[in-house]
Amino acid sequence: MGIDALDGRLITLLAQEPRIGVLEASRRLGVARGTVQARLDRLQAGGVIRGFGPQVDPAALGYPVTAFATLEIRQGQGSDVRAHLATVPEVLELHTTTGEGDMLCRLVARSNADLQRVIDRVVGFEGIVRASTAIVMENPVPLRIIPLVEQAARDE
Amino acid sequence: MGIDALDGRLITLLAQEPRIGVLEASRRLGVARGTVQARLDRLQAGGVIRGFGPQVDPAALGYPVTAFATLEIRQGQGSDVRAHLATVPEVLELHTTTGEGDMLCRLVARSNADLQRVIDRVVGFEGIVRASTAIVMENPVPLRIIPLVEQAARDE
DNA sequence: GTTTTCGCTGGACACCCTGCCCAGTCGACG
DNA sequence: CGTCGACTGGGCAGGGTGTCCAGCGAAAAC
Repeated sequence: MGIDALDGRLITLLAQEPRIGVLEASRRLGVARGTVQARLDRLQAGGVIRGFGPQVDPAALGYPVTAFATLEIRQGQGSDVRAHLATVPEVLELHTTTGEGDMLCRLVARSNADLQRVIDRVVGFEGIVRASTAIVMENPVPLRIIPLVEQAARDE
Repeated sequence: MGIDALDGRLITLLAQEPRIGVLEASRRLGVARGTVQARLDRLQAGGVIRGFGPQVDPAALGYPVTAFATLEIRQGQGSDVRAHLATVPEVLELHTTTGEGDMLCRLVARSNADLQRVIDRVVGFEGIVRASTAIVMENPVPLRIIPLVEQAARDE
């Protein structure tokens, strides 16, 4: 896809102040409204901006504990395990990876005690051979994208 | 905080169709517009909804490779390492964890070859003793929150 | 049992943003 | 030099937003 400096500024602006509309954004960026609209359409059509869904904080929902679990899967059971994990609400994301484990998933729980329940539910399944869990203590860099956007805009 | 069924439906609705406004949402949910506005204000004030920033896809930006790196840190160098990693745009998030490693970070890169450059930059720093990297192959469950929201709404 | 409180309803108002269109300009490219 | 693409600045109708308000019903407090 590729984005230019104006795209980068637009994305950054929207990330900082999502409530502003197209008109206000055009004023801030010093371009015509139609330009902002065209850029937004292009970014969304190109998949760079997937959407503007609400960003929900699991902690505020009562799930302050985050953990990452590395799973080792029995040969050929991958898709079963995927389907199983997809049914667990506390599994926020799941990746298949190279390296020591076969899968890596992000979990949340109501407490450390509750995490045990979640892990039992995750691991209590045929195809999972072994699981090792790392509990998150701090989150010095929360999920971010702006620095990468600026990098991508610089590289053109 | 705690959310009820209406909050849950509202969040789900906004996640599915972010473009609809307060008025349209109130029609879909079958409640008065003021109610939706009040709920939204409360959810945002309570931190449940952090915002409506654009969701940017790193792959579409030219960074299709994702990896997770487990870092082992030299005693007492934690904050230096944090500061260092915060300056690397390809580091999308960073957690300090219990377990084998001391930190876990999510990386993206332009290619497998480029990942080497990123890792070199990440690891090329005093306080990092050891790093082990897992490259993401598939992402069967992309970062999601709706199932958890529904769970939280059920539990009241 | 009454009274208070609180959240929801339905309606009102002015404001202005959105989606859409268009003609004109400018720079890059063939 | 002509064409194409992108940006500008403007206009238009429609409707959504922010913000009030009075009324109401249920749950909680007294």
